[in-house]
Amino acid sequence: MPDLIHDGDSAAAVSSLRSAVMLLGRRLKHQRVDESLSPTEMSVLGTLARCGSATPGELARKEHVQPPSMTRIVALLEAKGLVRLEPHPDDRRQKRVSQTEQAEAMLAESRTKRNAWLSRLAEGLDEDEWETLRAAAPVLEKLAHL
Amino acid sequence: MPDLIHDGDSAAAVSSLRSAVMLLGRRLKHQRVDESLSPTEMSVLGTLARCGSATPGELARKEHVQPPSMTRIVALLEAKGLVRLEPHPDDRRQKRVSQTEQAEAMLAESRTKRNAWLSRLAEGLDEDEWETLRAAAPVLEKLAHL
DNA sequence: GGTGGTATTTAGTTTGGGTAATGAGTTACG
DNA sequence: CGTAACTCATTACCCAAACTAAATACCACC
Repeated sequence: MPDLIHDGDSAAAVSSLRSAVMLLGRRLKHQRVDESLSPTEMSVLGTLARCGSATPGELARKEHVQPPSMTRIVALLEAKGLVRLEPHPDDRRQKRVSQTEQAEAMLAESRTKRNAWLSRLAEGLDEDEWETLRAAAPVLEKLAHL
Repeated sequence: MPDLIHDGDSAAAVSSLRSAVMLLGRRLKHQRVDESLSPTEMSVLGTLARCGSATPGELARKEHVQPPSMTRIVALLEAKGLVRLEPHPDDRRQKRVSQTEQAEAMLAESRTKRNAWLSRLAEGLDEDEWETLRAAAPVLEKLAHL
């Protein structure tokens, strides 16, 4: 690969990207759909929705969080009835985490509310800008998981 | 404005955007260029670099942080010699915050290091994907500040 | 069967933000 | 004028969500 990001424009883009991501993240933290669920808890539910089920360790790696943090998060989600823990079939060290029906319903509701919030925010963007952002969303997601 | 984000594709984009922003934010937190500077401190320096100087209150609004938090951040930056505090010419309640030459030098260095990190990450993207992201950066920034 | 490595958890700490209450300074209005 | 209401910054205290280090339980291989 050539020097993708070593020209001036791209250096500016990197700075811009970094500060925008941090700022938006801070603001999203306050825009919880369910007051009792932290952003990372939400993210874990989303991951489970995509992947079906996973072990705590796998979730920690996917969310780029340390294993002890994931233990706590999973415990909280279980206490709220959003997640089910079963023993791993092959390895008794591990556990299998999967989402409950309740979680699925909550995710659907939360999506609606998130859309409302971002929609209000997006009213400040014109059609082209939103289109740009929409195209970038999957790329950003890929980047975040690399 | 029409229903910009109420079709299916855009709903997916919103979800994608939200989780990507949160995840990337978490990862960026660990990729500090200067171990002793928090992400928000970096962000404040960036704002000052763009705006010249501002009062603590203005900075708090721009970073979407509460005033007491900004007081603490500014104090830390001053202790590190990255920021200068002067009395406000017209209003003795306020203060005027501006960055020092030292801060400017540090920002330049930090940009280099950030580029290196994001460059490694961006090796997993192809040219088109990076181009998409580069186009989206200013839009994302605008969105974050709305 | 012992030994080294892995998954999870427990315990304790750090960090980065928040809220409430205070003090100093300014503005508006009687 | 002068006082009441408001604003800016700060101080004091608190909380949430991550982290590291160490303990526990388990697997795998020699």
